[in-house]
Amino acid sequence: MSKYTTGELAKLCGITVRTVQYYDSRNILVPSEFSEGGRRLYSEDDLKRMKLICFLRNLGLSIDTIGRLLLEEHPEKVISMLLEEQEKVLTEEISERQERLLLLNDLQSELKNLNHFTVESFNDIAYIMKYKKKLRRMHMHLLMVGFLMEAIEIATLMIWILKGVWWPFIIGIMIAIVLGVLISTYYFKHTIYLCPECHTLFRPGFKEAFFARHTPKTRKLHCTQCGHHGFCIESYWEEEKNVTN
Amino acid sequence: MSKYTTGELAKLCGITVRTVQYYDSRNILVPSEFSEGGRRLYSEDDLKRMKLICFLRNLGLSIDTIGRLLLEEHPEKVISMLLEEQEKVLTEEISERQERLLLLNDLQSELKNLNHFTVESFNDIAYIMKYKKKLRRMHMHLLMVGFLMEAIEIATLMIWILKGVWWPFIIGIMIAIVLGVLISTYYFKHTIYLCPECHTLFRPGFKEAFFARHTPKTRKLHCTQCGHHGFCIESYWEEEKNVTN
DNA sequence: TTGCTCCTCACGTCACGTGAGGTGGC
DNA sequence: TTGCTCCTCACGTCACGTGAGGTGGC
Repeated sequence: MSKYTTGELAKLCGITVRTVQYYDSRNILVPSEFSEGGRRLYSEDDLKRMKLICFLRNLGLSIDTIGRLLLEEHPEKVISMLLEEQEKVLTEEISERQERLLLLNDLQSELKNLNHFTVESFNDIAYIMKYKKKLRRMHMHLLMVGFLMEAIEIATLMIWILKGVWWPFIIGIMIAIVLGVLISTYYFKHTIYLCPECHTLFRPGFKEAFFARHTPKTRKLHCTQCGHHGFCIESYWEEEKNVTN
Repeated sequence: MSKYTTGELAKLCGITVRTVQYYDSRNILVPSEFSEGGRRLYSEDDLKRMKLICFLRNLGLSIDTIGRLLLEEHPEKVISMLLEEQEKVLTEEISERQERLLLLNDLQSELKNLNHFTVESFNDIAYIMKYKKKLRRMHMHLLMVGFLMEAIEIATLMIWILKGVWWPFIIGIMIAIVLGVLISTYYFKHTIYLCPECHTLFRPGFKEAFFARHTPKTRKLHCTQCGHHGFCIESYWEEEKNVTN
């Protein structure tokens, strides 16, 4: 029966000598024999056990858990439970990291929208990202109301053309105007802009914002803080909250 | 200008008092003022900075990294690189955990195949799982050869029926027999079985294995170790390797 | 005798948690 | 004066890594 030294056992299991020593000190795998000089000697059974330990460690189980499992009289009674627990831990760790990854990718794309930034602009970016979903939802509302207005216009226009009845079209236009005013008010009450120059959040006047040139994500405005005139990034604003948040 | 105590700052950022103190000791966020009694007082700017720190920490960045980033003269020059690095780290951590999860699920299904087990049977399961892919590949080879034999049979049979030429069918059968012998030899050279009674790996005689009843994953054999007769789990065996591995 | 391996301390890692024992501030 | 909050040590976590200084075994 061959005996293995610490180094040999480590090499056969793909771990370090220190790890073997550590498992001894933690009573996870105590060598079955010692040499006269006090060196650890491991048997064939010890090797098997170490391979098992490494296998269980590969599942992500803690060495405490492994130690307790190997001490059990009936390991089959606890292993299934342990595996289920570990399954939960792993899925949670995965989804946690996936969330971080999403946040990180969001941040990366936001960074590209800014010409330049200082440490302070991080806060603005964090703010923008925090309200990204709400902003998107509001944009969806705008689109839906827009479609509704279009539908009313087209329907009443068809009635005029096909049936010669003109008054539904006029009423339709009036409804559209009312809807337009309401949705614009709603829109400008819930938007705020980030100046790419001084990196502060500001709210423009209704008139300026209404007639300003814009893209899906920005609007050309005068910053109320630094006076800069250019395309500013749009974000969501909750009325009861303070701008500094 | 309002000042925040340690506890107030902690509550506003959703962290513990201890964490605030720790960030002070690590020079990540030093309070801008102290009370006469030596208590930390944080300004509005400190609050912003702490929120930023929490945001960056949510991305999984280490506090050392955050500290260095906030000290940078031009953080915009390093942030993209840091984010890319962190992206790699996160994807690696995710795939590592997904591998563990696969291994874990494999183990769970293997455990269900065993009537009962001891600590030793873990090693056998680990062995089975280690060679699962190779076993599956070998089964694929068997299937492919099987289909080839079928194709030859059907094609030559068609020739016989439709054209009245009988000798290709006879040659086909002979080829099929040769292929059958070759593939069977290959198969039994590379399989090993796990006894569900004594949990050892053994190789049966060719004759017994050839005529034994079997399912896709097991075969009814006499264990060469304990003499038990029953369905044994099939696994892959590499000739140059030792059974004890 | 010379390398090589192994031995035992003992400190370091990372981001705090958890007391202990004392004090500030309303 | 009484709670409550905050203060500073200082040790613990987890699975080892990394020397230091010494020794076994071929």
